Amino acid sequence: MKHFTIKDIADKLNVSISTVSRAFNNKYDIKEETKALILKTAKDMGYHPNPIAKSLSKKRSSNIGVVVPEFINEYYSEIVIALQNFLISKGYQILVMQSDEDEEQELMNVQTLINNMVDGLIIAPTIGRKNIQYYQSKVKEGYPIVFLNRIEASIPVSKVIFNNVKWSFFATEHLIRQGYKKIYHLSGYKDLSVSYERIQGFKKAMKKHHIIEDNYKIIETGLLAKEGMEVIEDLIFHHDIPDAFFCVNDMVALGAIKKLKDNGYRVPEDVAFVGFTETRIAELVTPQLSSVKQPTCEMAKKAGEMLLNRINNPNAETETIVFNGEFNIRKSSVKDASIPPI
Amino acid sequence: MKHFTIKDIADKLNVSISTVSRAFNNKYDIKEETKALILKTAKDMGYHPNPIAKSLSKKRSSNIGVVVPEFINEYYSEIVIALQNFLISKGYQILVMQSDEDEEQELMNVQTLINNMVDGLIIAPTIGRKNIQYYQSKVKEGYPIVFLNRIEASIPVSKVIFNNVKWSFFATEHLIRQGYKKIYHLSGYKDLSVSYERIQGFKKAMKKHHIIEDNYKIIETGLLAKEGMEVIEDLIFHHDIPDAFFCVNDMVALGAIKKLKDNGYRVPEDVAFVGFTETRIAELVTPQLSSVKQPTCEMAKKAGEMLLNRINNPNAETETIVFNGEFNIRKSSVKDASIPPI
DNA sequence: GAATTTTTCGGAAGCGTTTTCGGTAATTTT
DNA sequence: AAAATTACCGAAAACGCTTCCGAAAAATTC
Repeated sequence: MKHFTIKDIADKLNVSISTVSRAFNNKYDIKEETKALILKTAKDMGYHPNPIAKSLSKKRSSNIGVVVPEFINEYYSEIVIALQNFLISKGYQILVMQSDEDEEQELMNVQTLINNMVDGLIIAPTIGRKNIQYYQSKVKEGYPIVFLNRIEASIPVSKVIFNNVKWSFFATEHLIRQGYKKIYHLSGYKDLSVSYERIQGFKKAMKKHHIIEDNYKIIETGLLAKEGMEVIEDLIFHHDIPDAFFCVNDMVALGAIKKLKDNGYRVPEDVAFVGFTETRIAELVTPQLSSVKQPTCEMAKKAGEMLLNRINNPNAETETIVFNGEFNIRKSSVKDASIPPI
Repeated sequence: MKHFTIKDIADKLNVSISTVSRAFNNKYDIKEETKALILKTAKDMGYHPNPIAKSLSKKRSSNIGVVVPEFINEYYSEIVIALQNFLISKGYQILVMQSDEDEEQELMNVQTLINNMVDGLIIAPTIGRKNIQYYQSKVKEGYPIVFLNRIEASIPVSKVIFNNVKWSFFATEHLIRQGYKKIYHLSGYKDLSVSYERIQGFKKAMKKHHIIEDNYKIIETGLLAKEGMEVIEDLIFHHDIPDAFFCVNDMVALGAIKKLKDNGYRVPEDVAFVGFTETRIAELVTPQLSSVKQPTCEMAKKAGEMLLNRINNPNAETETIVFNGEFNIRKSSVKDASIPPI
């Protein structure tokens, strides 16, 4: 069983290759019967068009490039799955690459994808000097790009983001209302847009409730459980354990919780916790973890829609869509069930 | 800044395109100086070769197709990351698709990838009637394929698998040695090769220790926490809770544990647990979850190596490599610390 | 029934590479 | 110094498809 080409079909039916091509791209200038005949024999022969040749000729690939920082943390897995489902339904394939939180790697990924003629890019960027410039030049050339979740304000592309300030504020305020006096925020990388925004929300809540700087702290961490653990080790060493932690994500929270438990602290009796970007395990652990849930799939789908819109309509205005989520309050942050949570 | 081609360089330097091509593919029949000159001006112009055109011409793409059932469950995320790291270092890109445990979807994925001229495929298959035939025909044509983790014995390709029987046996025997009398196995889908093998290991341990059929059960489940929870609901309803559970993976275990805790059971005092395919959260939850750890990255890398070997050496013998792991015993399965665990 | 329009199709160029073949020019051999 | 190699390079075909242009055939108009 060899690989057939358009020419094999043409030869077999004594038509030209242009006619065969027309049959597949249902053009108007072909007789219905010949089209049907061609399609049928092609199917019988087991012919599949060669997307590579098609890409070369059409100068577009029907592929969408997706660049995420990682997909070990559930969140981007969900993003990728949702993107894939949506874009396949629209006739696109996605090529996924991960930058590993490294801007140079990200730049290479994007270049590889562009060289492979992806028709557009959806990126959750790890921003740095070099790639800002690169993105700006690509956008100026008219390359369709959408930023998802993380953004860089100076780049004029459509963006899909979560309202981090607002929900971070809610989560923090919840802890304050529960009566926790000393609250620390494990913030993730400070130069990440999502971390920055969550810090803003955190500070806003502190300000509103007139909590003085002695009674809160913002501690930069990574995004992994390990890094939550390391912070706690450090805090224990300095005898500096607050009443509650608000964490940049669930994994950091879980790491921190584990380390505290190992050292005899009880959660939430001694120390309360709130996570963010809720994962499936939030309700599986003990105590169940309060967390802010993001509409991950909807955000991904929206990003896909915006990109396709941009591809089909090159001079559409860029827009920024801000999603809201929900705050799921669970045992890890509830001191007294009689207090209204928010 | 437009997109330059090989021809632009040729024109600029007054050489032919063949010479430029030779410069990039460092062929022998080109003068060192002209080669250097071409490479330099190409770099200055910001030229990138077009991989699509290259693929069409060379009839190979330097892309490897990867098909996994899902990557929401950490395991395949790790696989994908490890494959990507390895294959990129060897000059390949990977195209990842997920079959969602659906054999038809998987077939479509594989066909899409083959049409896109991937040079080879690494598959963790969801086996069914249709795709067995398809794989067999592709293998017969000489298409390079490696099966990873899951396999179908009847298809003559190289395979990388984990020794599920052995480590399932160890895990089960550990529970028996700890003195648990009634042990249930939540097995995953029975027609999955990994589940089948783990069931074999489980039964082997039962047999060795002369545990009669009344005192164990094999219950088919899915692979998600939700499905672990459902099983427990059912068992509680029938007042049929054993002393210990051995689960097909950590998520099923965590789901089951949660449901039991919700119903007042203590883990491990009332019911003990062992998971499989250890995830990062195994040591973050309370109680920490005993689990069998697989050398995921090594397995992925090996699969990559075998595939490249097969690509570069078409008539190499197929081989099957069986990996071993480690059994990490934690609180969730330890009744009495004085008993030797295994 | 001739003129015009419409339908349908083939030829050929083009997409950006690689690669074969052949031909100079330079070098080595005698 | 003529002959034989060797080093280097250009022309052109090929990869499998799309698309433009023009032409033949069919249908329509007058």
